[in-house]
Amino acid sequence: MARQELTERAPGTERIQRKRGKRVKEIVETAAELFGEHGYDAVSLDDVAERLDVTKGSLYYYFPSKEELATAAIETLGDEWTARLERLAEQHEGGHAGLLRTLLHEHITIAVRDYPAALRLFLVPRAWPTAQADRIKELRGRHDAVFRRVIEAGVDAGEFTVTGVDTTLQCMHAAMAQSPLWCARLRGKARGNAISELTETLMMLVGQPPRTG
Amino acid sequence: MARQELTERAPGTERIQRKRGKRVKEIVETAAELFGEHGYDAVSLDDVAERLDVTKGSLYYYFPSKEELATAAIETLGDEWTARLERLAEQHEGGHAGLLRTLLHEHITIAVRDYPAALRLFLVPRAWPTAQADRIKELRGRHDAVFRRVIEAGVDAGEFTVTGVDTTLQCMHAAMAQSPLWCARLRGKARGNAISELTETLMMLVGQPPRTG
Amino acid sequence: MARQELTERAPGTERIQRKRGKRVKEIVETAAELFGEHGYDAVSLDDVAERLDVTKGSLYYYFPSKEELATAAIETLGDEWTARLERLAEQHEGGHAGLLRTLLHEHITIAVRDYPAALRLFLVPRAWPTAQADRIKELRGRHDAVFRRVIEAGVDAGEFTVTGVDTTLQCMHAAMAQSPLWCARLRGKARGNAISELTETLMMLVGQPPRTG
Amino acid sequence: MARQELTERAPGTERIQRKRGKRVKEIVETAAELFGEHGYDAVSLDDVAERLDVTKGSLYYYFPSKEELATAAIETLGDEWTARLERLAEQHEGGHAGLLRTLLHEHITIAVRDYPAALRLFLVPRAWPTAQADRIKELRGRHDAVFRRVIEAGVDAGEFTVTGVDTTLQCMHAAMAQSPLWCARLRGKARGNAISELTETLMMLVGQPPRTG
DNA sequence: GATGAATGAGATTTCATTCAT
DNA sequence: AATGAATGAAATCTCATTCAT
Repeated sequence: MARQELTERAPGTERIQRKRGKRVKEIVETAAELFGEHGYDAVSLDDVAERLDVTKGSLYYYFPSKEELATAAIETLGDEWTARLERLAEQHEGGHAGLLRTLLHEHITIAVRDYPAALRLFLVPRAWPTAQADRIKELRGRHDAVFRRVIEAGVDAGEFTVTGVDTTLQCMHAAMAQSPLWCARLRGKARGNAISELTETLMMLVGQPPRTG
Repeated sequence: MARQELTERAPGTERIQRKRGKRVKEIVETAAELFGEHGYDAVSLDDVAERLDVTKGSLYYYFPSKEELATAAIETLGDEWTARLERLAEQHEGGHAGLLRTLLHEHITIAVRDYPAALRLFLVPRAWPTAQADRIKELRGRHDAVFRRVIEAGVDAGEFTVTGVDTTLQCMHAAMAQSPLWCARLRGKARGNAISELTETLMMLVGQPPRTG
Repeated sequence: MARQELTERAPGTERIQRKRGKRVKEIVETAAELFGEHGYDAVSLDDVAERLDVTKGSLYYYFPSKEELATAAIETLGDEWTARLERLAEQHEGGHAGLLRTLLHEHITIAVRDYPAALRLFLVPRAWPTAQADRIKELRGRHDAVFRRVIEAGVDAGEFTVTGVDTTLQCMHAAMAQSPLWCARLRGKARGNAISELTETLMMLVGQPPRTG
Repeated sequence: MARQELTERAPGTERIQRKRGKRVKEIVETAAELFGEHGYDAVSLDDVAERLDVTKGSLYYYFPSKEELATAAIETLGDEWTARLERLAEQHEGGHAGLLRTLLHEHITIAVRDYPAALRLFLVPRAWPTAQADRIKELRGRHDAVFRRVIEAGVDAGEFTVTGVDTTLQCMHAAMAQSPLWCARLRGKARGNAISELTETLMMLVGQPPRTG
C-alpha cells in the first residue's frame, strides 16, 4: 500500500496545476469581492464558501488561514493590476499628460468594472502580521511607482504642477479606491461618463485644466 | 397630601439627566475613539468597557446593542464635526477660495489631530440597520452641504473651475478620509506641513494653483 | 442620629401600611398577570417594572427576590380566590349539584374576568425552593378542599358518580386553569355563554347531564 | 473526463444524508426530552450539549438557533404522537365509545410513560416567531382532529352527549396535558390504574358512565 | 420609599480552525 | 480534492441582584 503511493505520484501534474490555479483564482476573486464589499472582519469564511458554493473545509485546502486568503487576494489582484498599468505605460507614446490621463482612466475602469470593491482592501488598514504587511507594502510601492514616474517626469518637464508628489499620489489613490462606490449604480454610457469626469478631475491635481467633455 | 405639593414633583430630575448625559457622552466618546482607531468589528464591548473601567453590563444599561452604541458614536462625532465647520463658514469673511481653504484645513486638522480614526466609521460600508443607515446618510448630507455651498458659490463667481461638483466633493472627501493614515506617524511641525500640503493639493481640484508654502 | 431614629419610628404607621398594602397588591397582580401569560422564566423583572411604570429597584423594596414575588403572587391570589369560594360555599342553600355548579361557575368567572392567566401559575410546575413549594401545596390543598367537600358529599348522597375524587378534581382544575386562554378573545354575552358551557361540561365529570341552556 | 462518468456524481450522498438525519434525530430527541422535562427557558444549550456529549458549537451546526431547535423538537414529538393516534383510529373496529376510550388511554400512556413532559411545550404560551407558531398550530390541529372526529361521530350516532364539542375537546386536552404531573411519582401497576381511572373520568365528558375497574 | 446605576454570572451566538474520511 | 462534522475561544447580550443616594 505504501509502495503504491510512491509510484502513483505524478500523473498529469501540469494539467492539475493549471486546474488548481484556476480554482485558486476563483476563490481569491470571490474573497476579494466580499472583503472589499464588507471589510475583512465582517466577512466570514462561511460567506466566502457559500458564494463559491463549496464548503468552508475546501477553502482550507487552498489556504492555511483566513489571513493568508486575504493576503493572497490583495497580492493577486495587485499584481495583475499593476502589470496591466505597467504594460500601458511602456506602450504609450506622447506627452506626460496623455499618459497620466490614460493610466488614471484605465485604473478607474478596472476598479469599477472588473474588481468593484477590491481596491478597498488596500485602504482598510488592518493590522496584518508583519510578513504580510511587508508584502503588501511592496506591492503598493510597485503600484505607486507607475504613477510616480509619470508625475515626476511631467513635473520635471514643466508640464505638471504639484505641491508634493507623495501627497498628489495619495489623493489620487484615495479617490480611485472609492470610485467603485460612486459608480456602482451606473451602467453603460452613464458609467463611462462618470469615469471620464473623475479622470479629468484628478488631472487637475497636477495642474491640468479639464478637457471639455 | 397637601404637603406633597411643597415638594418638587420630580426631585433632582434635572441634575440626574445632566449626569446621565455626561455618562453617555463619556461612553460614546470612548467608543468613538476605539471604533475609530480599530474599526467596528475589531473592537469588542469588553474593550470599550475596560477602557471606561466599567463592566460590559453597564454599557447595556445605556445602549441596547453594540450597533446602537456605534451609531451614537458616529452621530456625536459627525454632529460636532459639522457644527465646527458650519461655524467657521458663517464667520468667514473674504473670497470663496479663502473659505474653502479654511474649511479643508480645519477638516483635515480635526481628522488628523482630534479624531485620528473617526472618518473610517463613515467610510467602511457596513450594512447598518436602515434606521441607523438613514441617520448616518443625513449626517453625511449636512456635512457635504458645507463644502458644496462654497464650491458652488465659487463656481458661480467664476473663481473656481470644476468638471462636476459631485465628483470634486467625492475626491476631496476620499482624500481627507485617508489623511489620518498618512499623517499618523508625523508630529509637531512636520504634521502641520503635511496638513497644509494636502490642503493646497486639494485646492487644485477647483483650479486654484497652490500657494507657495 | 441613632437616637432620632428610635423616636421617629411610627408616625401614621397605619395609613402607611394601608398604602403599602395597596402598592403590594398592584405589584402582585401585575406580576401574576405577566407570569401567567408568559411563564415565570420568560418574564424579567424589567418587564414587571415597566408595566407598573416603576423601576426594577422599587420591586426590590417590596420583595427580596423574583422568586418571592412569584410566590407572593400565587399566595395572594390563591388566598383571596379560595376565600371567595369558601364564602360562596357557606352561604349556599340547596342540593350538592347546585352548589358545585355555582362554585365552578364562579371559579371560571374569576379566572376569566378578574385574573386572566393567573391560574396558570399554579399549573406550571417550577422547581420552587421547598419553603415556597410547601406554602403553595398548602394553598392548593385549601383550594381543592372547597371542591372536594361538595363532591364527596354529593357522592355520599348518591347524587354524583365519580371514578375517583382526586382524578375528578384534577380534571376540573386543569380545565379551569386553561379556560382564560379559550375565553380570552370573547366579550360580553359570548363570554358568558362560554363560561356556562364549560361549567355544564365539567358537571358531567360527576355524572350530571348538562342542563339545556 | 469520460472516466468521470463511471464514478457516481454525488458519492455517498445517501449514506451521509442518512447519517445526518440520524444525528439530527438524536439531537432533537435529547432536546425534546430536556425541554419537556424542565421547560424551554430552564434548559440551556449547554445542558443539551452536555447530555449529547458534544459542544454547544456543534448544535449550531445543525440548528441555527435555540428556538429552531425547540420547534424541531416540538414538531418531531407532535408528528410521531399524532401518527400513533391516527394509526390506532384507522385500525379500530367497534363502537365510538370503544375507540374514544382507546385513544384517550393511549394518549395518556404516551404522555406519562414515553414523553413525561413534552406536552408542556405545547401548553406554555411562549411567543414563538410566527413561522414556528404556525407550524405548531397546524400540529395541534391535526392532533385535535383525531379526537374531534370520534366525538362528532359518536354524537351523530346518539352514543355521546356533549354540551359543545370544542369545550369537551379542550377539557380533555387540558386534563391530559397535566396527567404526567399527577402520575410522575407512580410506578408499575399503580400508574396503570391511574391512567385507566383518568380515562374513565374523561369518558364521562361525553356522557359515558365509568366502567367498573 | 424609590430610583438610577452598576455588576457579574450565565445565556446565546459566531466563527476560524482542525480532522477523519 | 473536497466534505461534513466538530470544536473551543471569544463575542454579544440578558437579567437577577446590590447599592448609594
